[in-house]
Amino acid sequence: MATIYEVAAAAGVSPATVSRVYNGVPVSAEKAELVRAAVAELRFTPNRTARSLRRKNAEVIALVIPDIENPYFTSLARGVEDVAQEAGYSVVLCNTDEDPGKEARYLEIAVAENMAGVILAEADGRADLSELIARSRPVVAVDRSTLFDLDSVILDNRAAGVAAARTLINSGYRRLACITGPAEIDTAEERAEGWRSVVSPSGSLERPDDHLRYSSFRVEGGRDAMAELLALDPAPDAVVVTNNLMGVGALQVLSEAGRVPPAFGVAVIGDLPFTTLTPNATSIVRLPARDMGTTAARMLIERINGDTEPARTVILPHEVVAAASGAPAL
Amino acid sequence: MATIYEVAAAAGVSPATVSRVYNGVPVSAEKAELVRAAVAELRFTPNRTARSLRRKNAEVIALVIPDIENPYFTSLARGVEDVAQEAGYSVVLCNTDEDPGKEARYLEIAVAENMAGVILAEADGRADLSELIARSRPVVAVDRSTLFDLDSVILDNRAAGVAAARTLINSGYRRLACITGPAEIDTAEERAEGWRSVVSPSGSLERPDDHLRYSSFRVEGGRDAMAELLALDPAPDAVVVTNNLMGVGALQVLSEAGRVPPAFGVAVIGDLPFTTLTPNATSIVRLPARDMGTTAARMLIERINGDTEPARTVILPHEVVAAASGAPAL
DNA sequence: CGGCTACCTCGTAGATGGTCGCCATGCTCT
DNA sequence: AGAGCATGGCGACCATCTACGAGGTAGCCG
Repeated sequence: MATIYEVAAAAGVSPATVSRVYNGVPVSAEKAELVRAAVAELRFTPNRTARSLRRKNAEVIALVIPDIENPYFTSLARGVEDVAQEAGYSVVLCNTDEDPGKEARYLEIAVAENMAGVILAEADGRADLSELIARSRPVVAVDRSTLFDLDSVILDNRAAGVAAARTLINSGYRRLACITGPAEIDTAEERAEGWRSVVSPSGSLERPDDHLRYSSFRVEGGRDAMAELLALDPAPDAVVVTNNLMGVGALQVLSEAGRVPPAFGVAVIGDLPFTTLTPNATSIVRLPARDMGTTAARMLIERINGDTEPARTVILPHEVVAAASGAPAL
Repeated sequence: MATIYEVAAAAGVSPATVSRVYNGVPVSAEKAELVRAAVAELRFTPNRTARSLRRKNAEVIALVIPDIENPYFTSLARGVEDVAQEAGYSVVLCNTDEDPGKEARYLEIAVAENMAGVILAEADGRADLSELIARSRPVVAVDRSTLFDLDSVILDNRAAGVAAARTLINSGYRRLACITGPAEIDTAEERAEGWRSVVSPSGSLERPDDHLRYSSFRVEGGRDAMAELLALDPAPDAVVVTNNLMGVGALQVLSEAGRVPPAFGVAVIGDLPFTTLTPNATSIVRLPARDMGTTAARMLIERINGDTEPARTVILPHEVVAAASGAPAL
């Protein structure tokens, strides 16, 4: 690749002038034109590595998420990518697999590469962001909040849990179980707490937590938990599932057991990806995954551009899509 | 962040020695220990930007895919990420949305950032890779082949089309339609060609191409095409769908029309993501998405490490999962 | 109308943080 | 004692940005 020196020589100006043309520093129209011509001739593109080194700031943002195979995070990533690309940033995708070790390694790389900022959906709620903060690299938390005082884009998880449980109650189900994610993950706990708050006062279950299962946020997790719940006595007649993939697993098991909705009530928090079931018998609490991505990316870019307001928290709304049909008559 | 100079000063050695410790160049145990102590003390991490500038080689690979929301590419990305991470590379995710303009921009960035290599699932089969090749940046084509002579990891698309059609014939269906992607995309054309080769000689359809629909590789595309096919006269009794998302769309429309498999035969090329249908009435030609990612990443890393063998093409096998039940009696 | 100041443009040169080629030193082995 | 090797320091180099200052022009004031 041609360098800025070659362009300068070809245009008969100094390298500094070429640089100025690229950085919006005033240059006489005449010289700017010379530079543009030379750039076109030599097919010059500035070397981003050298630029980052000098500027101490790469035009790259890191997106750190726990599971790239979950369509929820995939939509979120899509949102981030759209906004970032628009603003001239590239996105480095960091899949942590819910592993704090991998997460820490990626955060270190973000520092070592002088990345402009980080959008983080934390694995375990204990990430050490002090290095990033010490170098004033902006970080925006998304989906899950952190120990640090950061801009965050989150959901009202408790309310989502309440909404999911309520829609089942409204459909006439009475003994609601719940399948949620690992207890260490706040979102899992909060959504379950929403379910509990609906189920407890109604008194339809004596000890609600007997009908609560913690599992992994994956299809297998939903399957395992659902199988256990079906074996209970007294058996539940409906279930709140706090994550999309678990929801798929639960529906698979129910279907194998011949108890598809509405025979068994199901409310899932998070969109069921690519459903082929059409008579919509399961209730969905839709989460604005893509919006979360675009919002987080926009906030991050504002910070990168020097915004120093105190940390903001944006809570995006969910949307309840109730099942078309209710519980079978008792 | 501390620099290599500060570490050198703290350890009482030269910066070059510190560098050597990081690069596996022999250093006396004594000095190495001094360096390690200073590194720990100052919490030093080498600046990757500076390193890339000097080395003309960033420890980053670009993964350029047309649709990050398609679970097929998501699995592929996962495979790439796993191998890359293992080898110390980060992955920059570039979502082109099947847009050659976006793709070109990303490839330019890969050059400008001195990325170590590119894994490319091309949007339109006309990408200009000459700049990358001129700088001997390795490129591996994945899923789709390119105009250039590159390492590729692909599928036998024609065979997949044949397999999908055969499984329907074996189940007793006779009038097989086909839904495929945009005609410009080779994979779409090749898979349809497989279907055509099965359908034509059997003569069950007079003009097979009347039952062929080109559409977009998305859920909507599958829906639109399926709706059209259902309206045909004579109507098909089964359909080969050449992509997972289109398969979902087709199944949705069939389900709305009350013609779920096996009432209407469906064979899909590509795994149906997160199905909740259990009695598996649709045939699937499973594609090794993740393996494609790991294979491509491994090939790329070999090239980065200086392998100069002639370009290789790896064709990964698909796997046919036939539907459990056949066509209804005629 | 002349001179001083202010401003605008542009070039020079140093800085950015590592890496690596070259060379000097000192030790070992023959 | 001489050859050869292991070790480590010096300084050039990577490609760009930017502080500083030089030079020129214009405007204002006396």
